[in-house]
Amino acid sequence: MRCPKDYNMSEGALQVIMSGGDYPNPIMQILGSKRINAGGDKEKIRILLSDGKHTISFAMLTTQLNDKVGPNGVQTFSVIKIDKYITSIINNSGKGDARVLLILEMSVIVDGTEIAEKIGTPVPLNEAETAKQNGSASSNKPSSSHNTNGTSSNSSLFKPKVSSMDTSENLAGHMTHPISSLTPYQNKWVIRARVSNKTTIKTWSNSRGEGKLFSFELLDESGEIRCTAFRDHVDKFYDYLQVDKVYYITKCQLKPANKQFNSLKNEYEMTVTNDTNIQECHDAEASELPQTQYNFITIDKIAEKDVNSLVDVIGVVKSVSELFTFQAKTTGRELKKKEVTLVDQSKTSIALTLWGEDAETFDGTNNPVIVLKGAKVGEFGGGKNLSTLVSTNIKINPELKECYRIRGWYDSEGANLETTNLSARSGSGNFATNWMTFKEVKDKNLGGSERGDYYQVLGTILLIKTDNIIYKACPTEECNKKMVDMQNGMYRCEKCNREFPNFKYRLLAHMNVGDHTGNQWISMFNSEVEKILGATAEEVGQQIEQDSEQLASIVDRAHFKEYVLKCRAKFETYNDEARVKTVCIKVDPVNYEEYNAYLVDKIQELTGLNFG
DNA sequence: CCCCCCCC
Repeated sequence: MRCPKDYNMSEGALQVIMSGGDYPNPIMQILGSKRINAGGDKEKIRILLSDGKHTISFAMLTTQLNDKVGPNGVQTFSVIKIDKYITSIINNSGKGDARVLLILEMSVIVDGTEIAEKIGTPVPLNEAETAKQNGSASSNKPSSSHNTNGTSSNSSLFKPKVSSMDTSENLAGHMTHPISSLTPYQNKWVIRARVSNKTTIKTWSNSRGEGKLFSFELLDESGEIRCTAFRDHVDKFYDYLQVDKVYYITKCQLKPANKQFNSLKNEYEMTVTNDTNIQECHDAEASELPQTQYNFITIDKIAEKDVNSLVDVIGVVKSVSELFTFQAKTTGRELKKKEVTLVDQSKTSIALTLWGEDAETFDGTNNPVIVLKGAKVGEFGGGKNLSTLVSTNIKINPELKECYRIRGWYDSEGANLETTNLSARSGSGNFATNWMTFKEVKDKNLGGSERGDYYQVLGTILLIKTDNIIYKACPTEECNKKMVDMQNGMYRCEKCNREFPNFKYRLLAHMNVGDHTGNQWISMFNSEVEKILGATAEEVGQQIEQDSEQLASIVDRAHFKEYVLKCRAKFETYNDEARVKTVCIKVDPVNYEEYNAYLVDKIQELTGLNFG
């Protein structure tokens, strides 16, 4: 027979733990597991656990560890080390209080398939004995790092329960439950939790009525949960609850979490009720409760995330836009936003949009680190971006090791590295556009629609204007605005309301393009002008700084070349006169195979003959 | 009981 000592099992540990004591990193054997439906869409796993001397059947795994046990996870008879646990007293549906062991972290020492039998001859830990020792454990205060519950060495814990809780009852010293043990089926609980996030107060009005609400997020060693307060409860608790403070909370209503709007690791969320009691916790151990838990992903990984998913991201602010104010198209409401570019060690950058008050108050000077929990992934023009929601937890330069790490990276090298911009509009002009001739564009009166009309034309560049083809632009990433030369070595960007000693060259060309039916004046922006000139804006800028006469010959290289130009035509009113303005949004070399196919179609259409 | 989260 296999002996507990051969496996270094912690004989007697269960007796200590189940009496409210502390036994660090005990080694135990799993004798069985059973999935039990705790409501919601997730099951809980109850396991039969042995320390070699005793067994208990009321050990549970946190739902995060579910995958670790069972047919494809940790096998029955495995010897495990319990790296982190807590115990909790639950009301066992009228049969009196029972203590359960909740395993938070574990590692496998020997796989069950190698052992394939029960080690030693453990006997069930006597429940009555345990209950008796619960009372006597009061003089033996367990370490709070292993027990959020039972720490209060207060024998009043074991007094009979009062049937209803008076809201003025002092919750301090009351036995507490881990957040991860909360279910809608058991409403006698007190949690001790840190408020990790709090939304602003929101009012709503719809067919079902109107009101106001705010929500907050609660965190303890076992997990996290979202809680929402409506109407009167907003007045009662909004100011009282402060982010990062710790509270005793009881009597909220639990319900399955709506995962579309809640990214917390909990299958439930809860609502403040008339019976809810919240009291600040001043215990010294409260400081040991964890701070906000993040599941950071690096910026490059956002590329693979679905639009509308929620992510935790940490990044250094590379640049910030001005504050934009505009009307929402659907609601007509006035919106304020600020666009921030974030970078991280994956050498990838992404645009982050801050809204409303967050946008107004954000100060991007000195490249602060932004830490986001629950930011929304968006998409625009083929690139990904991030946007904050009212529920997003935003922290600027928090005292966090990841924050110091990324700060160090940015200051030592990150600031000077080339980065890939995940928000780049790769899709600009990548959509299908109809072939047109300039005569068709004129005959069809293109340009009348709100968003403009798009077409592509096979055109030859006839004349590029050299005046104002290059300018000194604001060095801020998204700005690109032409700056005013202060004539003192500084340049001023009116849009950003800032002066810079540096600038970046940008190209903006006006040119006449012709096809066999006519010609059209168009404008073309930086990236596309670089393509037709075969030189970057920086190179062109450098060359004309040497010799401004060179501009004519640089531009001349592009003349009389044929391209496929994707254009947008839109009517604009200038000096009370409506005229069509055309912008070439993409220029590509001619794909003759494709163009010929179009011509064949066109000939068939004109002649009624079929060449197929 | 919200759950809209906006724009280019």
